Amino acid sequence: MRYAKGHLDATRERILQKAARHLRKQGLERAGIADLMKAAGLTHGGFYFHFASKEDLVREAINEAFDQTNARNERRGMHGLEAIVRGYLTPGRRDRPENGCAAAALIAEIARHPVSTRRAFMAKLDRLLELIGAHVPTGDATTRRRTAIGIFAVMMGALQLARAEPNPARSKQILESGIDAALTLGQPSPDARRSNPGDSR
Amino acid sequence: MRYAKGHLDATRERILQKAARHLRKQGLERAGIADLMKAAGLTHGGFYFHFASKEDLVREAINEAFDQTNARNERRGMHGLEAIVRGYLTPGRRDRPENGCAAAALIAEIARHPVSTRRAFMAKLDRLLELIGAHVPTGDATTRRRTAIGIFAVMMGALQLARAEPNPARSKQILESGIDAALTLGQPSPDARRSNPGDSR
DNA sequence: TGTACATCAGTGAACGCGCGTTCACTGATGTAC
DNA sequence: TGTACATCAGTGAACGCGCGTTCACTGATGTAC
Repeated sequence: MRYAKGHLDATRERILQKAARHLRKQGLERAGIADLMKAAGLTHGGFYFHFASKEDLVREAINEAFDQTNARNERRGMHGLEAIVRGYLTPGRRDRPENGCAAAALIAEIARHPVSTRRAFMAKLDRLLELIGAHVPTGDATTRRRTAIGIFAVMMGALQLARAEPNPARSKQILESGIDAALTLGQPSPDARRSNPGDSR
Repeated sequence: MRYAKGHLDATRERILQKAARHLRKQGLERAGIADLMKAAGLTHGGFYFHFASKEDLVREAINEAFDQTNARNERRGMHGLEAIVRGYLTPGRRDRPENGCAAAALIAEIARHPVSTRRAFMAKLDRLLELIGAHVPTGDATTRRRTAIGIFAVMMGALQLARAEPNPARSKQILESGIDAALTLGQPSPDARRSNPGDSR
């Protein structure tokens, strides 16, 4: 065969790495296949040698994007809820979505994609919720998951708001408010803080 | 003139009304001008008689979308933080984004639009934050705004997560967790709950 | 009251463009002899 | 060791399609006389 063994896999991996960044930056719709392939140093025609369709790539690139940020966090020794929250809501993460959370960048678009893509996305997100839940001090597994959802929702929502806000001072205020809110939710329940799971219908 | 006085304005208003719904449902990119005009009972050519560009329509339709949901809330007598939060995170709002919050549907896309559009968007969002802030029981204006940002971030984030989650039980759990978290943040600070505004840098 | 004309919101064909996808082809390499 | 051939990852022209935008035209009405 023409190329060294493992060349095919290596190329596919390179496309995924670049696509994972490109898709977060441009959005799923705006990011074109020709651009993605160019970023990987190839021409658009070869794309279908590696993926069945754009949807197929999207599904895989989402996994890759989550893995990239996880690896990044591990490398930086992000342990403990406060480190995770503060590391998530930084000006750097706000200004460079291509490095940041795939959910914050893509969730609204994902919701309009086929169920198979949404399932792949949610499977990865669940792992992130487990990670956050492991740092929630009180409650059984279900309560901790519910708290983790609340914490992640603030983090993601605040990051998106900070990205849309053109005023730098206000954008910074949003990041800080998000940090405060996430850490408040992560505190041990002061009294019996809304721990009645059935009250919201 | 051919048409009765006020016809022009009425048509423009009709296009905006339909566009405000269409854009939230499909996203800014996916929603095409031909579709929008068809929904208003017209053909695509007439579009530029009413708007300078698609970007121009987007800017105006965002305002319209916020106004629609505000009017809807007033009509239903949504007063008090709990009513707002519970009314925001319902299965109905999750399943019909065309009726729901423009921010939850469009914020990630908005962040990639020109500053003029982002400013128009944020101006409307600020009004919503003021409304939420008015229901926060404690703190000065700045603290209440920061709390309001946290509350809205959870609401928006949880709604987006619930939309992306294909599993109905889990989606419902996300809505409920969002409600709990938002109401927790809206409670009077139990002790001196993270009220040191300088701590997050 | 009746006719000619001006108005202008709306029509629909056409524009260039970029998209996702297909496919005949290329050309450097490994293999066969 | 040297030559002919098979392999197959990658190329780039071409496909149909829908997009945002333009523009010559339409035709029902209000106005002028």
